[in-house]
Amino acid sequence: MAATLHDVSRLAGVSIKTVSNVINDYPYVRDSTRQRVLAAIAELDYTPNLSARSLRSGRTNVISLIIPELRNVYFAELADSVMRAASERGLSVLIEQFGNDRESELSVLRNRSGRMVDGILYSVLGLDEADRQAIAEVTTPMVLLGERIFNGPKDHVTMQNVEGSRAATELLLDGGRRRVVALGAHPGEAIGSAGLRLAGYREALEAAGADYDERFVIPAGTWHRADGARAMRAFLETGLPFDGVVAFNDTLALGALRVLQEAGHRVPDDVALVGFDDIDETHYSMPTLSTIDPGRDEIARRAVQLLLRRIADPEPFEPEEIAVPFRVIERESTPARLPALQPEG
Amino acid sequence: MAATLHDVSRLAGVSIKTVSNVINDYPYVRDSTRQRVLAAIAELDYTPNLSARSLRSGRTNVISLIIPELRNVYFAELADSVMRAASERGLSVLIEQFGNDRESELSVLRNRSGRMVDGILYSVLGLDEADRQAIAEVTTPMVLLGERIFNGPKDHVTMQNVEGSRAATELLLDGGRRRVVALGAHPGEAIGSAGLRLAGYREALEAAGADYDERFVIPAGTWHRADGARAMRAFLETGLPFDGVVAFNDTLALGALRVLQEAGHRVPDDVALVGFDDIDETHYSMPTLSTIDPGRDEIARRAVQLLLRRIADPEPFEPEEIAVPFRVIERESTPARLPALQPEG
DNA sequence: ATGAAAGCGCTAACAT
DNA sequence: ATGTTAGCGCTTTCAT
Repeated sequence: MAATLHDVSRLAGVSIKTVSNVINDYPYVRDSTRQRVLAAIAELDYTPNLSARSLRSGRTNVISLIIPELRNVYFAELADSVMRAASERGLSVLIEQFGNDRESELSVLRNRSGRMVDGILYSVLGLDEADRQAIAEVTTPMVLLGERIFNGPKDHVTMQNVEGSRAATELLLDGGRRRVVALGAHPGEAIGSAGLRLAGYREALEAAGADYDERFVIPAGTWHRADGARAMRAFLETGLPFDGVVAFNDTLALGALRVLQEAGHRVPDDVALVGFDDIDETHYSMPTLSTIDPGRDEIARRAVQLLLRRIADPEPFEPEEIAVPFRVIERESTPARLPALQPEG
Repeated sequence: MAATLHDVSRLAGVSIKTVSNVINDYPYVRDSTRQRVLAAIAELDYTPNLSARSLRSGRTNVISLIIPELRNVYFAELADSVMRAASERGLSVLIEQFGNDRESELSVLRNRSGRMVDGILYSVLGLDEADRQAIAEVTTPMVLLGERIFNGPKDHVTMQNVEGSRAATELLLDGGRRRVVALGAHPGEAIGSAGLRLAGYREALEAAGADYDERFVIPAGTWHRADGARAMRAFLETGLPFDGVVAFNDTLALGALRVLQEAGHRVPDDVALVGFDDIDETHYSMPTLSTIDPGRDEIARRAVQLLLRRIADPEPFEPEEIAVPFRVIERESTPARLPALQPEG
């Protein structure tokens, strides 16, 4: 049986209040008393019962991170960033995966609200406007990650999906490419990453005076490597000529890279390729992959900070909307740009 | 303020015991009463306070998974497997990362023992015989993952490191390779994955009558992609002729692959390459990577099962040692083996 | 500087 | 089939 405050106080010959004071670094404890208490704690190998502490204080110092799945490298790296940011603030992280279907996403959202956590970081995947209600109803403090939900009912830390994707597309257009394939679209979707990144792609085309052609937009329901390979193969079968590929994330891009090379297309000579996310692997693929660094660490840091404020602040305040800066990372899969080569120049 | 059992019981006009009975699916509740209680629960949007429940019952239904880092794809996939296995048994998973140094590994191990969890799954990385005491002292039910610690003081579910690595090496030797580089050694280490996989490599060489040459064993402290690239480059600089590479994990292999190709070595024609872990990416590299599937899902399933037994069983029982089966996965980075081509044949 | 005592919300004996 | 009650171990007034 584990030792309790009472055991310690008995052994040290003080009241439990004094032991509690020592544990919680209450300053007004005589030094000799403190020593006696510490000795008793060490002897009994006492550790506070966190369930009791939580019950009493109403705080658990645990937050949950709700993501689609850890197998997806992007989310593993996000989880890593979140755990580091959380750990700096003394928080532990309970990860919940919901897979890739909307049903379980909703059910995780509903069930976990009461889950012994102080707050929730939730990386929205499949929900949209229609589910705003479900999101608004969550009473546990919650911060949304990674997507943009307009006028969202909750705090929200996002990457710049549209701007990043536009910059990625411009990387190809500025290099003189004109027939650029977009990989990973979700037809009909407006406010998820797929919709936003498609919007950025279109913006870039328009700004460059290039035509938007639906045949160059290839859907991919999920964004695994295999989906990228499949989507690329599907496009190749159309026989349409092309000279660039914007993939909506890095794993799609890496799956496509494989298929391009098998089919004899040289990257970047014949086809320039750019991804999105800047996962570790993009440094080591052959060729290395140009991509967009969405600012994951910054997203994690800001999200944890915002969540803590939301947990601590009894006064409700207006939901905040934070978009962190992104960076364009040029590597071997896109040819070097000439500094001043603008389409209209 | 969140509703409590008392609020519900008052609204439903029953005692809190009855409400508790309904929540815990106690069968002997009149149906009309149950309906009344359920209605009250719905109206008040009641969810049980899990801290109180834990305090009372002594169970949290949370286990922690202690791993080096999620950024490492192997551990992300392991975490995914563990979370699925845990979720099937009604458990949530609190992940703790300790990075790559022995100090923080020990400190996580010590501190988290009291962390409001029913049990711990701990993927040992840097500890060895000298730390057996620290491991034995953990009082929370704990199951070790992934390494072999002989006569371990705790339950242990492991992959077959020696046998798997031997099989990987034999894949090259059977293909006629004789000058096989080993990548990722930890000099002096005996009981970690690096030591065990090196032992498997040596066993295979001996069995095939090939010489063991220390110059062909390249150390790599951590096993990231960059380390594989660095180690491969270091070996290439020796100028020694070689025709095969056994990497002690897949990311090392993929980093090495990149360097080999840059240096003009064709894989598998000039150099055959095999990894270990069967991470998702090995299906999509160019060429695809032959590897060892260590049986992650099975490891996770058995570990959770064993941990639950350890948590439930008041009688201490002998620590179990479980080694799950592995599979050799032949892909493009090793040439097809001729069925009966044995070295002595 | 330290002690006494109440109570957080729940489960599980024990009653009836 | 349902009600009463005693804690689980801690923090937190309120005393002294």
